[in-house]
Amino acid sequence: MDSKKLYKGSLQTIIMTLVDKQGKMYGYEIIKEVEKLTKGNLKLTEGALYPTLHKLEENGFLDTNMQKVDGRMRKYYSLTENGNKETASKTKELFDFIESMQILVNLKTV
Amino acid sequence: MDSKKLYKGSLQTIIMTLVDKQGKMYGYEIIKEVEKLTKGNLKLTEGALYPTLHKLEENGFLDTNMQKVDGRMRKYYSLTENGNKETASKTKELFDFIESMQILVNLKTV
DNA sequence: AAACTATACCTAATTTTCTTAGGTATAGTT
DNA sequence: AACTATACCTAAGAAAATTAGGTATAGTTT
Repeated sequence: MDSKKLYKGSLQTIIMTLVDKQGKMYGYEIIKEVEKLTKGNLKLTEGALYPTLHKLEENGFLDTNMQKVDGRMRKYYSLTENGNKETASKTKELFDFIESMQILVNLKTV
Repeated sequence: MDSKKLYKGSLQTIIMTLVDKQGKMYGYEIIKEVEKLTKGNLKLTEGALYPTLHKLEENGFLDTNMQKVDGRMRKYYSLTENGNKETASKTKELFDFIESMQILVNLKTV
């Protein structure tokens, strides 16, 4: 049915690793980039993305910078120092989760 | 902080693939087996597990069978025919999710 | 010119899925 | 007698999505 399913809890990790790779990104760009990179497998919704970006900023992991481009405003996000640490931590957590899941579904033998 | 984090949405997949592999399992056994297989990385909570088992039964994916063993009742769950289909579907969904995440965190180049 | 599409931001109500924190009961160990 | 392990359960609350809106600019299509 819903093959575009996003495992809850993965959104913050997606955002932070992408911003880490690209240096700075704005919301709309993140949505398009995820869709492109995953060939449409993952589609972020704006209703999930924007509140999560605000939360990450509120928590001190992201900084913002407004810029007008082609007559439209863009809100660029970049990682703070704490954001860098958090990204490393979340990436590690994701690796462990993936490894665990692969063991459980018998893809990986211990 | 919480390295035992379980991505929301993954619990049904864990349950169904384990029951699929073992033929039949009871709740307490599932909790212990996940902890053992993942070396403590994933720890299911009873408050999440039991309601999910009930939901899977209600949805027609699991059948139950009560048995008394060593003076205590066990409620064994096994997959129904629809449960088999659903397990295949959920496993596929998990693979796609894992692949997408590996692309996003730059583990895998397209 | 009007309608539509893409870009770009946002929020509020609801739903799903957990965590936390209890509860009951039997069997075996300290 | 108290504790631990086994084995089931539920209810309140929190977290993190989905769904369904809203605003506005720029460019394209009818």
